[in-house]
Amino acid sequence: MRYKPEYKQKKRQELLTISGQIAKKDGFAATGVDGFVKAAGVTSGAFYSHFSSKQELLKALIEHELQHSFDMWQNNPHDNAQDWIEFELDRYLTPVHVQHPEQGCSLPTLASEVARADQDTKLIYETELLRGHALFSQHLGSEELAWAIICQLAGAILIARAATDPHLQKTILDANKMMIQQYLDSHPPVST
Amino acid sequence: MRYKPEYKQKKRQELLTISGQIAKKDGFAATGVDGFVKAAGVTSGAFYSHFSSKQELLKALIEHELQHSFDMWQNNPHDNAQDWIEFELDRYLTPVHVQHPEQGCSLPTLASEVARADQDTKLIYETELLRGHALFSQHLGSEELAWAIICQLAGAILIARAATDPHLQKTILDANKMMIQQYLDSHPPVST
DNA sequence: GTCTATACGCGGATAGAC
DNA sequence: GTCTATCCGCGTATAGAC
Repeated sequence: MRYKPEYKQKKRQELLTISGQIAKKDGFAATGVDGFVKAAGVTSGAFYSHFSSKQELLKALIEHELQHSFDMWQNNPHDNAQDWIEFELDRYLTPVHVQHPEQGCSLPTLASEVARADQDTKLIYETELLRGHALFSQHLGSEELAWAIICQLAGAILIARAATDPHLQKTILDANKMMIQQYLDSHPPVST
Repeated sequence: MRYKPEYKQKKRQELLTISGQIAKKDGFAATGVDGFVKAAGVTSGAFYSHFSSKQELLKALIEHELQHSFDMWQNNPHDNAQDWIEFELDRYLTPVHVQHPEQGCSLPTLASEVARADQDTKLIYETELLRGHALFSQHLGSEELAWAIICQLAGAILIARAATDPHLQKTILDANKMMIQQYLDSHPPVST
């Protein structure tokens, strides 16, 4: 055997990571299999030994990306509810996040592609999204507020990215941050 | 001349309307020119007499779609700020809107495509978005709040659409609506 | 397990008839 | 102004060598 047993698994992770960046930047549907594999330094033959189709890559991609987001949220160092959410707002609603989709959250970029995908893909998205929601709920003490903030964060990046003017992008980010902060000031969260 | 002078203009409007529905449902990049023109009952030859490229269609589409949204917001019958926004929330955050992207707002579906398009397209998006924002600002008495609510509305539809479970979709919509209403209760808008 | 080569259809866009 | 026919490149996916 010319390849070590763990090589394939390692290459799969590499494919997922790099494909994720490209899909978030250029769009999953708009990128060909060749675009994904060339960036990972392999060929289409290798691709189909990892994934039975391009569709299967999307499923794996969504799972991988959302798990990564979950890990980031979980690594938030703050315990206090106010500090916890403030940290997430500062991390998410930044010009860097607007300008570098390939390094950012998959929700603003890939949710619309998942919305057009098959049931299987949506189910994986749903499962991982619910894990993230549970984490937000736990810290915010409210399931409703958790959904609202998740949607607002993704929406802010989505809307800001389609604009060209960096000042306008910043205005949009700051407005969203301010609204959430004002809400939390008058409806203080009680983490559970 | 075998065609009446106003025929071309009428056909252009028809192309814009039908292409808009398809782009919102299946994605602009994912749909071929043939897909657009067949739905409008013409051929690719006719298409290129209206638009010099597929890119040009996207620009016209964004303008057309956002102008349509603007018209809807302007036709909101309420004067009072609270009633005005309540009407918009009820109209936007519905399961029907989640399940029928082809009839809905273009922001949740097309903003990610605009984000990947050229400067020209983004500028048109920006111009029309600012008109909508001005209208929201006028009614809400706050430019920041206007941005926050626009982003939250689009984000809620975006996130809900990628889920499969209709109950979960409804939960997400209701949570966003509730959060906005609670915000407005403690920070009453003063329309200008 | 991954490579090269290739099958085959659909992508955007153009030419010329009417 | 629109149609039919067509060019050509890129799309997904597969076959067979190594």
